[in-house]
Amino acid sequence: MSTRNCERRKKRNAPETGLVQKSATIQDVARQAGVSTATVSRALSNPELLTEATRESVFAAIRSTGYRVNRAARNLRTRQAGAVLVLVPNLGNPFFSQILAGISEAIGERDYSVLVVDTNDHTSTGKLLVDYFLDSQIDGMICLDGSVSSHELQQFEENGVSGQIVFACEWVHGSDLPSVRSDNNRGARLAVRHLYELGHRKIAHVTGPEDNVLTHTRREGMLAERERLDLPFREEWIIRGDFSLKSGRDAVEKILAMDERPTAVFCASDQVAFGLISTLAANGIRVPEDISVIGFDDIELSEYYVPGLTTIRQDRRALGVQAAALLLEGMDPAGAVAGLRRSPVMLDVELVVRASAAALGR
Amino acid sequence: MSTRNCERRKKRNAPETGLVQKSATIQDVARQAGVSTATVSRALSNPELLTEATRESVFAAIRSTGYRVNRAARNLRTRQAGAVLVLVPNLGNPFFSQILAGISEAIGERDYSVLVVDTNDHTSTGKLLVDYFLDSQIDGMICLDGSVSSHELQQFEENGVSGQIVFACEWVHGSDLPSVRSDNNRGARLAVRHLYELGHRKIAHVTGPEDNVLTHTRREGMLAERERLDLPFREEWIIRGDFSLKSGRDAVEKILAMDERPTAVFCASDQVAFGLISTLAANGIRVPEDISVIGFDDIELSEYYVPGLTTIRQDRRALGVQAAALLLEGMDPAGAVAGLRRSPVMLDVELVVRASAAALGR
DNA sequence: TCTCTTTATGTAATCGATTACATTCATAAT
DNA sequence: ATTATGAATGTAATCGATTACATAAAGAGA
Repeated sequence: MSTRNCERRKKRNAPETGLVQKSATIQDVARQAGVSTATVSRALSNPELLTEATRESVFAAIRSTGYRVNRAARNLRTRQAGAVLVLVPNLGNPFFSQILAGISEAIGERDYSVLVVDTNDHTSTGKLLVDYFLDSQIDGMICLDGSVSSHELQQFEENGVSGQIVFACEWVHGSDLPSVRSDNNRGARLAVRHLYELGHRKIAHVTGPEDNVLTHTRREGMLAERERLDLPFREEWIIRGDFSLKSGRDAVEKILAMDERPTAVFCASDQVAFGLISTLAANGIRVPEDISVIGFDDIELSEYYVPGLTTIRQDRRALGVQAAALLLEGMDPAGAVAGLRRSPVMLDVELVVRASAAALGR
Repeated sequence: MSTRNCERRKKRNAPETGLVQKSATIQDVARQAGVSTATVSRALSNPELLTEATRESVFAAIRSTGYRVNRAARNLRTRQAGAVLVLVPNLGNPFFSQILAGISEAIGERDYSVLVVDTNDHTSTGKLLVDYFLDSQIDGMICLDGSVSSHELQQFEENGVSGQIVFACEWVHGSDLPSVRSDNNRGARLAVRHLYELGHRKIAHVTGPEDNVLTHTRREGMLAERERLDLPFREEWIIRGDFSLKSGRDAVEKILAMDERPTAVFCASDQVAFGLISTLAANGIRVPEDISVIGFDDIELSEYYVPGLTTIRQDRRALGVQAAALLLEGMDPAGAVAGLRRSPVMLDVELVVRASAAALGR
C-alpha cells in the first residue's frame, strides 16, 4: 500500500493517520490554530490571558497535532532543569526507599523529575555534588546523607545553590541548611525509658557509625535518659556499630565477652537489632527471655521479625514529603527567605511495643 | 569591602575572582581561546580533530572560565534527553533497590541520569509511560514491573520507542521486548527438590499475585518438579499470595485450617516467608521443627532472620547491570538490531541453604 | 610552479520553546 | 469626537550548544 512509510524512523505522534513523522512543535500548533507561537505558549502557561475562543482553538490544535512541549527547549529558555536529585546513602537499605517514595510523590506532582544517586556510586565518579547544579542537570537536591564533606558544602555556598538544598533524615552538624528530621533524641529516651520500666538497669547500646549525626543524637538521648534515671554505666556497654545487619552480628561477640553482661540492648537501627538477635539466637541466647532488644526506625519487617521487634517508629514517608515541600518552597519564587533556613523541621517519633523487649527476670 | 557583590544572585563559577556572575558559555570559552565555538565543541566531542596546540588552548580557556556544557542546550540540539527512567513496582521493597543500584552504576558511567518512578505514583498521575518519551524527558527505560498494560506496550510500538525499553526481573508475557531475568523456573525446581531431599512430600506453595509472570513461572517450575518427583498434590496447598509480608501472614490461617497439613512451604518471595514464619511462631508452630519454609530472592535480611532463611538467590545487582547494558546497546548507535530482542538474557539462580528448612520428622 | 588532496578551523543555521516589547482594537473617560 | 486605558495578540530576540558546509592552509604530485 504505502511504501513511503519509512522516510524517517523518527518519533511519531498520534494524528489522524498513522504516518511516521517528527513530533509536532509549537510552530505547527500555531499554524494549525492560526495564531502566533506566543499565543500557544500562553495557552499553556497563562491560559487566563487568552480569549475563550482562541484558547479553545489552540487546545484543539494541540489535540489534533498531538503536540507536546519539548522539555529541552523549555529548560534552555527558562534556565531550569526540571529535575531534583535525591542523594541516598544506600539504596539497598529499605529504610531509605520509603523516604524516597514520599519524595517522589510530592515532587512528582509539581512536574519535576526525580534523579536518584547512591552516595557510593557518586563518590566513585569523582564528580562533586555541586556539579549537578553547575551542569544544569538539577534545580534542587534532597540529601539523605549527612556525611557530606564541608568542602562540598562550601561549594554549594560559593555557587549560590545552598537555597536549593534540603537535608532529610540526616543532616550536617553545624550547617544551617534546611532539614527535616525525626526527633532522634526523644526516640532514644523513649527506648531507654521503656527498658527501664520493664525493670532493666544494665542497658547496652549499639551505635551507628562514628561520623554520623544520628549516631550522636541517639547516643546523647540515651545517655541523658540513662543519667536521669540514674542507671549504672560501663564504657563497654557502648558498642560501636554502623547501622548494618553485620554490625549487629559483630556486637554479639563483644557482649558475650563482657564481665558484666547487659540485660537489654538498645540498637541504633532495626537492621542492627536483626543482626544482633539472629546472632544471639545462633549462640543459644533467646530474645527477649535472656536479653531484651529494642531497635530504631520501625521498618516494615520489624513487625514480622521473630520476635516482633520493639522499636522507635519514624514516619519515613512524612520525612520525604516534608523535605520535598521544603525544597519546592526554596526553589519556587524568589522566596528563598532565610526564615526557614534556621530551624529544622522536627518530626515526632513513637515507641512501638512488640515482643523483643520484655520484663526483666520473669 | 565590595558592595557590588550582589548585582545578580545567579550562578557563579570559579574564575580567579570570587565575583558573582552568570556561568560561562561556549562563546566565552571561544573568545577566551581565540577560536570559534565550533572548535570548542570539537575539543569536547572530537578532540582528535584538533591540533594539539588549539586543543590545549581551548582546554586552558575552559579551565580558566570554569565552563560547563549546558545540558539543556545540548539536549535540544541533539534531540536527546540524557536520562533513563526506571520503573519500580515498589520502591519500599528492598528487593528492588538492589537492582536499582546495579542500574545506576552501569548507566551513570555513561553520563546518563537515572529517573526513578514508582508504579503506584505513576498510575495515580494518569500519565502514560510513553509520555516520558514523548515529552523528551528520557531516552530509554528499564522496567522492573511486568504488569504493564498491553495498551501501554502498543503505545511504545506506535511511537517507535520500543527499542529503547528493557525489562528486568519481570517481563511481559508474550511480548518480545528485550529482558533480563533470573531462571525462575529452575529456582522453583531447586526449592522443591531440596525439600524433597529433606524428606518432605507434602509441600505447599504460596504464590505471587495472579497477574504476575513470576508467579506463573515459579508455580510452573514447582509443579513440574513436583510431578517429576511424583509428589502428592492437593489444590489447597497452592495458596494465593502477592509477594508481601502480609500475604505470608494470611497464608498461615489457611494452612492451619487444612485437613492435610503440609510439612513444608515454598514461598514465592522472602518477604512472604518472613510473614509466614513470624505468624506461625505467633501460633506456636516452630520453623523448621514443625514445618519447613523456603523463600525466593535471598534479600540481605534472609541471612539474619531467625531462623536463617533457606532460599533461592537471585543476583539482583547483576540483573540491574545487565539490563542497563542491554538498554545502552539499544540506545547507542542505530544498533537497534533485532538480534537481541528475541532472546531474554537468563541469569542463573542458586539454592542457599540455611536453617528454615530441615529434615522431616526428626 | 600549479593543481589536487587533506587537514584544521570558521560561519551560520538550527534545535523548540519563552517573553520583552510592539501593535491592534475595543471601551471608557473627557 | 478625541484621547487614554487596558486587553489580546503578534514580532522577533533569545537561551547555548551542535554541525553541515565553506574556507584556508599545508603538503603531495605533476
